[in-house]
Amino acid sequence: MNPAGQSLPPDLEYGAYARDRLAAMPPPADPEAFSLAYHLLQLAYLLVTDLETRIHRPRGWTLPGFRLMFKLWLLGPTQPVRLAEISAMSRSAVTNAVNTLERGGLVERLPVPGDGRAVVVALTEAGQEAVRAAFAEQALREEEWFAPLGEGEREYLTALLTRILRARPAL
Amino acid sequence: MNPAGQSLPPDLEYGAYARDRLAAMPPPADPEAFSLAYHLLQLAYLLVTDLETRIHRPRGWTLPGFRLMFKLWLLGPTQPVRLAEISAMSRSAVTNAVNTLERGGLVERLPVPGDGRAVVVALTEAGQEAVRAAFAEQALREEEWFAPLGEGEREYLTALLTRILRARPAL
DNA sequence: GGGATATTGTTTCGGCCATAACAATCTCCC
DNA sequence: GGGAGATTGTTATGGCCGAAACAATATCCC
Repeated sequence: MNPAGQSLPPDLEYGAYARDRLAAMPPPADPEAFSLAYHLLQLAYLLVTDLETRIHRPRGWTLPGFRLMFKLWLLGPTQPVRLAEISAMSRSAVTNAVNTLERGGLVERLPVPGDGRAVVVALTEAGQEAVRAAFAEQALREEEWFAPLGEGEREYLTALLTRILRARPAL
Repeated sequence: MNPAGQSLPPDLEYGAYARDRLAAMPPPADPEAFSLAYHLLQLAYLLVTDLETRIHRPRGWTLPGFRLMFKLWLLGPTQPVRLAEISAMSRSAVTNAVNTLERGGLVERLPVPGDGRAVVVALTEAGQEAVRAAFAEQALREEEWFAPLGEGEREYLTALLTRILRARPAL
């Protein structure tokens, strides 16, 4: 039990304790920035883990694989370099993810006529069906996660996150 | 350039496009929930990558390693099972992380007198110095990330994230 | 045209993480 | 006491990810 008499999960209990400890330290310790970063990363981690274990792993796939296929579903056949740039991740990570999906028959690599270096990644028929099936489940689960917030609160939360992302520090 | 005349990073450009596409789909497609989940995960990923590459990798460490050492710094010698529970991660992940840190001489495993199964993980002298040095840098970098928000906005953002975490779905 | 430079995708390597299976140890309860 | 069951930590195995190095190809520019 915490001072308010409510029992907290261990991660939030620790978060509150760490914040209190930091509040007693001199700068540059910043309890507010720590608490924000901690809860942001913890929520992202729990959400990723939950979607992965509840929805994608039982079907034999992964969340990163689904996210890549979802992009292909919206964008159509796309070059790995473009996927890497959209996802802000490395080209080698895209190569690896595409390899895994290709082994499962969900995507295929197609040559690009005008450029001997390039390929495009495209969903197969099986991949399209896979995205459709997982998409509906994931949307419902995301709604469950965010249900504790009212509609206006969800929109404001998104706006705050977006503002940070737009002003992201360089490098 | 997006319709407002502002140039957006590719990941936000995609996020806005995906949201528009979902808005034209029938339920259970939920453009609001998608947008919230997308921006949350994207921000967490960029923040993690930034802290890792700017602060911890140049010192020869990793962000997960630092986070574990930071917990030991606040909590003192702690059992792996407790670390796993606080971090909401698996015991094997803790074992692996402790192995890496132990190879670097940053932590050590100590036996627990009353229990032949258990060990506690403790910071070495080098580990304590490592945490102190990286902690100051990380606090400053986190402030840079969150600077686009005013103090009240940062606190409200933390409160919204905490509310979701407290009400997290079961399983 | 042709060489210097840039881009694209891949490979290798190492760290992170989960799941499942396992050995050692402890606890409960008759 | 002693055996069933729980707990603790570890070890595979496999996917994800970045950094660096590499080969193939394209582009720039004289």
